[in-house]
Amino acid sequence: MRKVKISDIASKAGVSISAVSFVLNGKEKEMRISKSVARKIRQVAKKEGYHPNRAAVSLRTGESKIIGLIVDTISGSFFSRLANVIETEAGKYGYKVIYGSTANGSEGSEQLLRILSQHNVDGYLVMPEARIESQIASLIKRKNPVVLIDSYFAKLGVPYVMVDNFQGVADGVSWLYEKGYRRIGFVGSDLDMVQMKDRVRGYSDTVKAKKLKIPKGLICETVYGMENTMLIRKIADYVKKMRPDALMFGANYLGVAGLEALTGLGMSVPADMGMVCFDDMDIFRLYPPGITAVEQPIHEIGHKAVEILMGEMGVIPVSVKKSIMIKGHLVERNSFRVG
Amino acid sequence: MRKVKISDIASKAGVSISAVSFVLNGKEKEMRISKSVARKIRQVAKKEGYHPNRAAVSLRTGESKIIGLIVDTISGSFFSRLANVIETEAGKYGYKVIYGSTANGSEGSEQLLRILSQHNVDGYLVMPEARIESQIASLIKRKNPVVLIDSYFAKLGVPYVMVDNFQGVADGVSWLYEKGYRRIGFVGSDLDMVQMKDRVRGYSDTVKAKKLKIPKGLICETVYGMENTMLIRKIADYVKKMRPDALMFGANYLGVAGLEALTGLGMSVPADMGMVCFDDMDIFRLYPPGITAVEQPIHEIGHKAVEILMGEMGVIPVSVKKSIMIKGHLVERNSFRVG
DNA sequence: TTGAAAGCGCTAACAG
DNA sequence: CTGTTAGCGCTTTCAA
Repeated sequence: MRKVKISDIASKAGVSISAVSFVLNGKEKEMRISKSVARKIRQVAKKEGYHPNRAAVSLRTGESKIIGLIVDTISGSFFSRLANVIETEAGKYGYKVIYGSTANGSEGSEQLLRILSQHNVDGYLVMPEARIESQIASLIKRKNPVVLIDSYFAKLGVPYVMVDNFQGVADGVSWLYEKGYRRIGFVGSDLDMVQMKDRVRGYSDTVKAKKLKIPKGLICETVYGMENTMLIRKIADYVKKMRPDALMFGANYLGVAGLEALTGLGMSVPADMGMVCFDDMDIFRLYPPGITAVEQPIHEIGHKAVEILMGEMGVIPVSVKKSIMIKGHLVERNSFRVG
Repeated sequence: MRKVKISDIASKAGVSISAVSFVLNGKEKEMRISKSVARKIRQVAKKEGYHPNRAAVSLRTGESKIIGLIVDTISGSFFSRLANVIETEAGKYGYKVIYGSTANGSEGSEQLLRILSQHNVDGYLVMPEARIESQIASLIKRKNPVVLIDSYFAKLGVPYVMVDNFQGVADGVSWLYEKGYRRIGFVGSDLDMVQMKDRVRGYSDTVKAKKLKIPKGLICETVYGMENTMLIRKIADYVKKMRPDALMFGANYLGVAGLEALTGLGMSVPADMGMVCFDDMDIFRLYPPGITAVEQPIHEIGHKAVEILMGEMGVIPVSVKKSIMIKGHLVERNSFRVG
């Protein structure tokens, strides 16, 4: 069962190669090929099971029908769920996704970008946990379509899709306030990254708006990539020292670590501590009696990111809004002390 | 900054195209190209930032340096962590991975395979939650390198890497037995799939070996792909009806659903029920006071799968063992009643 | 030791 | 309306 190529179809159908190419690419209108010939070609192609060799098309046209997905690590829950919807959404446009992570032992971002470019990827979807602003800049300079997910680089004007980090955290903190907490702490990481900055702002602005006077140290700053046990210890130390009555966590893995830290301290949620986490996870739903979290609209993020990228790539008409901010949704559970 | 190609290097270095190609592919020995010319070529190539156009190479050689990863859904925890190590491992051999899922709204497995073949993927890594035995068979017939992960098709003799499902469950059940449980139930799914069959056997053989007389109904059979609420209800009904004193779960999502079912019933682990789950998850570690689970050696699985595939693809010498079974590891926690 | 040249399968400009 | 043909960038045979 050899691979059937365009010339096979042409000879089987008794027409020229170009006729086949035009018909199969839906360009019969422009080239005014007769209806009957077109039908015949299509029929033969289907019968023979013809499918274009992408390498040849790619070589000829410079398009690969592949988009590159660049993440820090795909094993996080948010990332992997998102990767899944991106794969589905891209598939709707006939694109496959090839992915690469910039973290853990993989090649660096430079190398990664190079490899993707060797594969002629048509566009890039980037979730820059890592700091690759300069690489993105060079991508843009070479007119490569790029869409950023969950982050943005103010200077570059790259299209992006992100959740409203500010609002999400603000909602969480307000919820804790309404439940009666007055010494609400915040656990964040790498405060120089945009997303995190917005989350911190969501916290401090809300705290200010509620006229809570919070000592500076109530913000616990952790380092992204920190070893898990260190992270847990750091949070535990912070809790012991600052004695917040409730905690707003800036990322799901922080919430998980927080839970472990509290367990280690012999404390539990909500008996000893109120809690809300930005970004939902299974465990927050299951951990008795359920921990309130800000759910990220994964599906919408993936959908929009692919849509905008397709616009950038010229696959669909480009929409007016090249960057969008999507609201998260507060999923209320029982991580608060009653009464 | 145009893309630099092989002819650019050739002219810049004052040699022929073929000389460049040979040197850059490390074939200078065979073609006996002089040391000095070779050095010059390499130097120019590096300076100009030359990287081969993969589409051209692929068209010429039929190799793409891409492997296809086929999963049911990449959003599950086991899958996504595995995808991550596969990406890293494949990268070590200079391969990228392109992936596709066969579930949720994506194209069917047939279509997926077709698209991957259009992209000239050099080999396939398949985690067949879905039933695609016949498609795999046709892949094999066309001499495509394939390695199965976490499953195998007895008839086809396709190389596979999998965890020892039988032993893993047996260990879990034995652990429960040692903790004093005598009416141990099993929750599995789709009992006709190989992995699950082995897990069921791990359960029933152990139960038999311990001389427990267990009524038939103590095995709770669920359907893969069942809606989550239905799943939870099914487990809850089963627990109410059969009154097991401990539960062995055959997959992590079943364990999670089980936890929810128990919560719904007002029961908790370990006060009202002993529990072990096949395949570990964050939540089992965090759920107070910790649920014993059989951990799958993700890293080793991914490593071996890629290694075997590379052997099949002729990238490395093929090893003797084309299929391997890896032992899981029982992570003991406190999901048992003391005393 | 090196270079010329044939194609891999496809698209699209151009000539009938 | 339809067919011919020139490449896309690369590998590799064959001749020099």
